[in-house]
Amino acid sequence: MRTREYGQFCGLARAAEILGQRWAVLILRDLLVGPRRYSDLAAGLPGIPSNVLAARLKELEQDGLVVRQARGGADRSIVYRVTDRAEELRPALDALASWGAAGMRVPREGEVVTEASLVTALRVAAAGGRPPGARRTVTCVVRAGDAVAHAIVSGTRVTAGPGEHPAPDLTISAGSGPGLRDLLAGTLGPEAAVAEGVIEVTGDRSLLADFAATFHVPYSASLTGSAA
Amino acid sequence: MRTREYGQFCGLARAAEILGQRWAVLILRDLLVGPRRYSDLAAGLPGIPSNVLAARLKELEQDGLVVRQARGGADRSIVYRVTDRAEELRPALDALASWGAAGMRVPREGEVVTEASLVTALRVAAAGGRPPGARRTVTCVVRAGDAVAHAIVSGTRVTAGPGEHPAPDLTISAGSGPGLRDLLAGTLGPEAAVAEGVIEVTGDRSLLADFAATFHVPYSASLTGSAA
DNA sequence: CGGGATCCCCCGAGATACTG
DNA sequence: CAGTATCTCGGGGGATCCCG
Repeated sequence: MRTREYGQFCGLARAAEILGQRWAVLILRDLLVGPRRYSDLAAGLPGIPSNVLAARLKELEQDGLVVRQARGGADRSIVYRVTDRAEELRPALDALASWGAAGMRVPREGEVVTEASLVTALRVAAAGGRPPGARRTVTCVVRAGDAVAHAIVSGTRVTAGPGEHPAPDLTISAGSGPGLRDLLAGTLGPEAAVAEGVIEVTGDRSLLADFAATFHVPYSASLTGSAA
Repeated sequence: MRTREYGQFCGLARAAEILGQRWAVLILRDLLVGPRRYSDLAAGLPGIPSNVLAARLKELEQDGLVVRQARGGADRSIVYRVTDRAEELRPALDALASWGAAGMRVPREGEVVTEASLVTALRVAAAGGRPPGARRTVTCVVRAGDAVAHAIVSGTRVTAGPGEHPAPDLTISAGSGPGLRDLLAGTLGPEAAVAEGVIEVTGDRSLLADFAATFHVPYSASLTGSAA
């Protein structure tokens, strides 16, 4: 069999043939946040070799998950965009992200938080928290490490996006450490997190408790000390 | 960064570091059906190099997803078993399997159906079909290629397991082709499937329509001809 | 015979440089 | 900006061997 194939007529094997390629899921994660140029992807995936990025994009295009299209107008750059078929993958990737996050307590040496990972984390966390029932729309900006993302809580809907929001009601700034992760897990209460200085809050502080209730990613119940 | 790591403090990246390893998800798929010996795994994963299987099992054990334990008594062989942490992965793998199956119409040259893949397919298909409401327990044996699996429909619950069932109410035999896949997708009706000879049915034939309604894995709506 | 370990080959990932 | 070209090297693929 060709080395990336498994020789089994099995949905999971077919998925693994595509997503098991190195960097493939992270490329899709980034593109599921929104269309990106080649250099945007390279910047959002620190450490990816350029030839690997080029090869993966070509493969994902052949697999029908990504399309490349020239942007019209004066800007002649090329953007990569996910297809509907890749959109169908979002629930599965979110489930994977949720599982992985449940086994993740502390960043390893040198690990960073990227913009796309933060957006994905917020989206997954919104699915794991108590459904909001805000009377008015609340916007929130979250910073972790160098990454910035925002969330918009409107009624019962939560959307997460990259970058700043022009007029956030609440801004949460966490360092590169596990502060935000502990907050989302609920092992560190909102007040304690602020008191210990692991997160910094500006804006309407009274919204912080709501935030911690709306966004939730628990730690795995079956975690021993070894599986950091 | 070590070559299997991604250097990102991100749940999806952590998951990809484990599941992106070659053969890892198929090993877990097989073990999620039930405990297996080394040689059982090797037999159920045609083409896996022995060194890779040994290395993966060691890694999965270190990652806390697999435990190896000696079977007591006269049988001194070793069985591999999934941990609770790996059980938590089941929904995500099922979502991946469902997505992969949606893009899978026809077996490629030389592709086989294994027992574990058939069991997994039935479990995923049960989640995608109409919830059953059988008054009595119905058991069904399904054969595809060389693989045999069975399903037990009891009230609103469906369980899938490997191998035969002592007294099935219904037995469906499909060849190595896409016959069973088309039946599950609904593109081939039960009567047509029998009439065209792509599946063979023994037992209570009147249960076949119920089977096709209870087990369902649709084709992706966004599929073009290229993405077989 | 089950459960691996070892060896060799080679593909593909990683890193960097370079070009249309 | 958006990739190719080139090189090195670790890890996978395949076969064989070994040990209890």
